[in-house]
Amino acid sequence: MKKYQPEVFEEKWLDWWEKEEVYKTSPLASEPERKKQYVLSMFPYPSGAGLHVGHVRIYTGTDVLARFFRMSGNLVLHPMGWDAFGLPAENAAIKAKKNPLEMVPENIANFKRQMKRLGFSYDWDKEFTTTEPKYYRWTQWLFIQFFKMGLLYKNEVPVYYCPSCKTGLAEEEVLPDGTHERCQQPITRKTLPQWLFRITSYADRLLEDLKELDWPEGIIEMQKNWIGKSVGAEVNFPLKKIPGVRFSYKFVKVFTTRVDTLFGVTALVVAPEHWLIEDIEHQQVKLPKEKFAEIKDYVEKAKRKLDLTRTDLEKEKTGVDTTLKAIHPLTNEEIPIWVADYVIGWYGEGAVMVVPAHDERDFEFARKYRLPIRKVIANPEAKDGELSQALTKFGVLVNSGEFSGLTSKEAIEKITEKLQTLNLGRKKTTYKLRDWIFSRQRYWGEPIPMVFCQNCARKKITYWDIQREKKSFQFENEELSNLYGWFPVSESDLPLKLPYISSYEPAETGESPLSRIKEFLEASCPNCGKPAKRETDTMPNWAGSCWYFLAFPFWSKKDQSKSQEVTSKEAWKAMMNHYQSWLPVDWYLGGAEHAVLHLLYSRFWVKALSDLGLLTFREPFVRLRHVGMVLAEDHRKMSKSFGNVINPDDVIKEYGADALRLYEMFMAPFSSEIAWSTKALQGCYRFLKRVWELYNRVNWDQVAKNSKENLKLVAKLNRTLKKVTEDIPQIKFNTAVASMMEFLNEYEKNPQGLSKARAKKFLQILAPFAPFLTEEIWRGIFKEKKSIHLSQWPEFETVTEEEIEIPVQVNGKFRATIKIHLSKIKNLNEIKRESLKIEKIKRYLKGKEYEVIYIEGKVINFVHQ
RNA sequence: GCCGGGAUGUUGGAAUUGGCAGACAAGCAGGACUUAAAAUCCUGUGGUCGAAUAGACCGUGAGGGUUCGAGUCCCUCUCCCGGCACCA
Repeated sequence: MKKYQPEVFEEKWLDWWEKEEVYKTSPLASEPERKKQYVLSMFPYPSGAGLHVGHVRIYTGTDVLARFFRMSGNLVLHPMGWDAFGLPAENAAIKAKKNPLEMVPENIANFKRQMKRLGFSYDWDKEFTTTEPKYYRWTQWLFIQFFKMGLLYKNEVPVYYCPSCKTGLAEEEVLPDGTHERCQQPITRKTLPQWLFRITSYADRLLEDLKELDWPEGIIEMQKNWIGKSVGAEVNFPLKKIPGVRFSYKFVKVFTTRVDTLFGVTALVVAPEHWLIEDIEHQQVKLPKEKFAEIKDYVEKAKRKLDLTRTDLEKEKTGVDTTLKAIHPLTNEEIPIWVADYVIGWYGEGAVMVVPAHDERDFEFARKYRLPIRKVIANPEAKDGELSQALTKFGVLVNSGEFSGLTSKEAIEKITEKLQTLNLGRKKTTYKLRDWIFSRQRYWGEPIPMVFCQNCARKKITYWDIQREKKSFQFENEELSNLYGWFPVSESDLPLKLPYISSYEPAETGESPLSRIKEFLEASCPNCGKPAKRETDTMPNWAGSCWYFLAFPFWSKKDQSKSQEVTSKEAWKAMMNHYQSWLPVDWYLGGAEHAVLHLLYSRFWVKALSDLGLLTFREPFVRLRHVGMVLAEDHRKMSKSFGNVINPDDVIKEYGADALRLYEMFMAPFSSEIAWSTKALQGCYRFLKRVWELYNRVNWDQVAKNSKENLKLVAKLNRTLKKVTEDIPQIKFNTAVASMMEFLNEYEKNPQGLSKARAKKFLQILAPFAPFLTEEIWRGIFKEKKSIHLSQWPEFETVTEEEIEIPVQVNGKFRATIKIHLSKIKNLNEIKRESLKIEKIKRYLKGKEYEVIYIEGKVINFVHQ
């Protein structure tokens, strides 16, 4: 008999499948009666290291789904592409002293070779890389559409900067101790103009639409928290006038969710970034020398801290009294104003009211600096006298003037109303979500297709002054003035190609290296035609991954006309008219590390595109499922430095691709983190080997003549068919595999027990997991002409078994089972009689009175005192 | 601290969603084959008491509760993993 040697036949089938175009995407329009399934895994960044066994897990998961749906008569879109722009690629290239333009294709080639070898059923005609101009011309075009609708603006934003390397840095290049990871020198911040996306305008819809998604609970929760909606009130505290001083603003605004505690305010705290502090720094407000120095010193220190350091290492609250005062809007009392770095400039109004009696943090702060603590909420649990901790619960107001006696809930409404009539406050909603910085001062990204004209800027001309298009969003004054003279590159000039340059390390000024390329920099103004400068910032890694799932439906390497030759609204609409019915993505599988950013950004783009009339749906991913991480055998992360990395190539060489695939599906529930085990992999290999040997051993001509099948085995087969059919769309791959193993254990005991037709059914359900072995038997032994992967998924026959077993309990404890004919399942007397025939049960019930509880077909329970 | 997920034999895990806990796999032990080893096959394998494949009791992180019946539901607590973190 032939031995199971996967290396002998696996590669052969790869060629056949390619030649026969087994995994080609069917045109959707041709068969409107068939359901579509768009099956997608988060596409990889192709690093030099090649595929990780963790990649194999997720891609096998989508592959099993895709194969299952394909065999079940659905039209399947199952593509793969490469997310190759971004910092990791650039840094890897710097290290290897290569240009990423050369390095990326090498990495892709290796990834692709490994994926093909694993038998993933991608339609490779749909492959693209985010770094090809043919792709990123659309990324740039989308940027321009978003700009035109007013979704982008420019603002000064601090970036991390390494004074020693003279380069701008990404947050991930900064170590937790505030030093640069490459040179270990301390970093600072530098303020540079950046493009920002107005994602906050979509906060409510991003929150609201979470309801319609079939996503893991945890992810939905994390997105909610990230958006962080909170409803409360804005309160204006007028500044106490100082003769001869003009403050930049009349009020210190604070945001609070507990306006009911307003009468308990004993101080205000502003962030070091607050405008009031700037007033002090610019000496608009004269303070005594020592006080000025103290504040300046405190603020300087805070600014130098990273957000990380400021929050992580500063457990003890610190602050400085500015000696300035504000006026309480309702009591007219004077309230001291402090500065403290626990208040963050970008959340709320960058200032808070301190209510020590009813907020834990404020309580701590007040104790340290001996601020008065004033109780304004009565709480039945709290005794009178000095508070030992803050009372944060809702209650009834006391010491609150006309509002005393109201409940917190009523008071929040009444006090807000009162403030509103006084023009000193209003109802307000804030979000944790911030606008999204979309500029990178880096080489390896899509060039931002914008041009700046000094001449037009001087004349205060914006894009909307010269175009009829209306913007959908209102700009604040400063935001608009920052856009004077900025115009998008003409759409017909796209792609704006990233130039090949030999030295692409970040520039000394913190600017992008593109700023040094004269030919790139120089442009003419789309409005007045005078010399202008190109934007030299590039887009972040997210840009390509925010819409790649929209591109797969229309993408074709062979037929380039599908993705159109020009970038224009008409071209986009033409593509979408044809291919949009593939969208949205039906099954999106990926790691939990993308729970927030990638998934939120993609949702945002889709909503904006839908508002622009460029898409007809509002959510990109109908179903999201998690894949758990694969750890090394020692339960640590796989890492070269630990020497515990498993290379898929080695595994395939020794056990074959089928065994690796099967093991990755069997190892644990798909979403669980799991440690690699070569021993357990060998178990899967043995299983496949036994399948091979069984199908080779049986004399199929003989079986065909033998009309008597083993009914028990047939029933077992049908149970297995059912189990696998139901488990796959529930992403319960591990139990699907287990049930097939169970079946094989039975089948081996009686290899003549199934007809050829039934034996083939088992092969078919195994096919998504082990595509090579099953194809080899399907065509080799059963002489089928067409691939097993294009065969029809087997229906299971409902076999109602004649007899069922019912557990018998006494006082809820399992004691025995009885067998009962299915026709008698409703007959309690019969079941009781059968149960009482058992010696053991008789013994337990001897001389006792009892009741009987019978749950039809499930259990009978005798209950006595 | 907050949010989310989890804790089941020696190990990974299963349990029809409230009805026979430990499927399937790994490991281990014993046996067969072999000069021997590997591979393969067979048998056993939660714990305690028992000669027992007789039977009994205990057993799903800990404690309590609901129920005829709890790994599954409720309350309290412990520990582990992931995310966020002075969020007003």
